[in-house]
Amino acid sequence: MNMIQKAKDQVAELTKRAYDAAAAAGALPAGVETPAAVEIPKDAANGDYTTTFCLAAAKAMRKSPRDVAQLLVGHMDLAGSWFTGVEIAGPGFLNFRLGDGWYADVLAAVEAEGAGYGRSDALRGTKYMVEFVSANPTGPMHMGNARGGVLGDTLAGVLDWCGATVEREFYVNDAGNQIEKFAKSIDARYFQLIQGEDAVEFPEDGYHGDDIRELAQAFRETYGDSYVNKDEATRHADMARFGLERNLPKMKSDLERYGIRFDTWFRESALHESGYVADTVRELSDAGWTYEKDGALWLKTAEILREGLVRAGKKREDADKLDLKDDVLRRANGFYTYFAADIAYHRNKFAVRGFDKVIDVWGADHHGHVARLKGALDALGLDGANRLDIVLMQLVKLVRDGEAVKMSKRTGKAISLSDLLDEIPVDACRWFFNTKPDTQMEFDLGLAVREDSENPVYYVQYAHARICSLLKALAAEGITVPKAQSVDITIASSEQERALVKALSTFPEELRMAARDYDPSYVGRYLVALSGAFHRFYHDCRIKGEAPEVAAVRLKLAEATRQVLANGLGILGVAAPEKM
RNA sequence: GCGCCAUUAGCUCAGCUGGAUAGAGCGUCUGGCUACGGACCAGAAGGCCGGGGGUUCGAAUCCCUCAUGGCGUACCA
Repeated sequence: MNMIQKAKDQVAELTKRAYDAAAAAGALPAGVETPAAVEIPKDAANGDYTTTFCLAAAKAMRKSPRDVAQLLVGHMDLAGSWFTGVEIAGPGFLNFRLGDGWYADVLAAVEAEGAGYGRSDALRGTKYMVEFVSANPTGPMHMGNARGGVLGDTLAGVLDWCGATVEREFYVNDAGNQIEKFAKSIDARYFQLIQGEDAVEFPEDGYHGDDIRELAQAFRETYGDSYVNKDEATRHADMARFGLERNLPKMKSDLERYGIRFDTWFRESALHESGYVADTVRELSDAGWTYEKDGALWLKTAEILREGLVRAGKKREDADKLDLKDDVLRRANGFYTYFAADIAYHRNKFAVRGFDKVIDVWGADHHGHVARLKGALDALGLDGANRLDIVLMQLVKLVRDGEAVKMSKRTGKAISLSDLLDEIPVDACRWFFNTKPDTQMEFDLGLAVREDSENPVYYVQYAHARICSLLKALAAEGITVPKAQSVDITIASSEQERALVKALSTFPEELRMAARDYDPSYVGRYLVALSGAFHRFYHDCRIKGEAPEVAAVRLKLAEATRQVLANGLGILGVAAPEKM
């Protein structure tokens, strides 16, 4: 249960009723429709909940905010609510104070929902796809994939907790130009193995990494020198297939080690082979959105985007001023572009597989493609503007000992995901990358390795482990966690105890906001805050040796905290250890 | 040139879509268990919220403008 939303609703309702009563009594003018905005003050001294209604509505009522507040308090009836007090503060805030019943209800909710506490129905009935990582299968995954992996996986988890049906998908780019480069690179290394390094020139734009040499070596071990006499097309096709068959399982296992498992590995080649790309382009042509020029087939991207902007309310003359370009769908050589395949791919997500919402996690270097892809889907009548959301993630700048490390796959010097996991524990890694997507981040390898007890992830895990050992120690004495019903919350009246219950109460709300903003970093920040509240509580409020009823309610608090920490860490894919 | 994203404490970042004295962690300094785990807790110092305009009861938050940085602007993917 989302206790925050309910409490806010109550405050708004109480305020509304007080206003209606005051208006009915003639004390305030009737008919003012200002909604009562409810907030949680930063400082608990300003109440547990507050509304700015009086500030916002004062003008329409032709009274000072404080006078309005005075009248509302006079007509306020708190009976039946969680609140036991209301007071006027500052320029005209109405500050509400929660009673013991609310605190008891929070503990009861955590107990009743247990491992599911935090879940909601907010997105029930909506079918989501989160597509992420989708790294080129031509080489190892890099730091950007490490970040994108955490963001996508955690975001999918957050949506799931909010009640959505969620599928995780990896788009395998096993077609097109880069696969051709991949094949050429293996081919060149293969011939170098047989005829010597100097006898064969390596393609300028090929992949220079050692992984390509290893693939060529493996290919030779499997097929010997027999491919020397085969034609180029056969060699390339077979080598690309061979390379992918070895790379993809490796990617899969690296990702699993990272705690990520995809529901679907969707192959781009399937879209080409089935004719779906051609069919999609034909759809666009039939609708009049394409034209031929210089032997290529173009999409009228500029026109589509202008129309979209005008529909969204932009002035026609301003839209006309924008510097927009059309895009090629089918090249003069007859091959479809990546863009054409991408349109087909996203059409498939909506039209064939029936997702209501699709979220793509992309590197920020692809931001230029967002508008045109959405526009193309709009042109297909699939409402890309509203159903496709792109989460842009700023690239990770990799640094080692203060010096920038290049991430290019082609230099062969990039730090791969598996290298990273060799150096840094998965928990720390997943925690570290769970940041707001649109901030640029610097990853200092030297620093990350040194991060042990200073890392916030250990602060959170420590809180969990601490509670586990406490429970164990008490269990050894025959003391078990009591039922929420049987503890007396009024005893737990210290600032630390109240703050801890409040922290427990906000978990569902944090998840709701994370889903709303597509920003799973809420979860990590929340867990740090909850852990802090627990450590402060634990430091000041002893359990062992206290009077039985005091120990009981505190023990209940500790156990509820453990549950919520475990739930949150689970969403992040970080372990909740019983001891460290 | 045009476009997207950023700019908050020495460093890494929050700031609940406009609210009360701008908050955490790290780092620095000072304290705290004969105690259920000291991987913890308490306190201090540290800020023209990049600059300048505007909108209103009220702006770190919204609008305009400038500056700085990152990234785009392919018949590449």
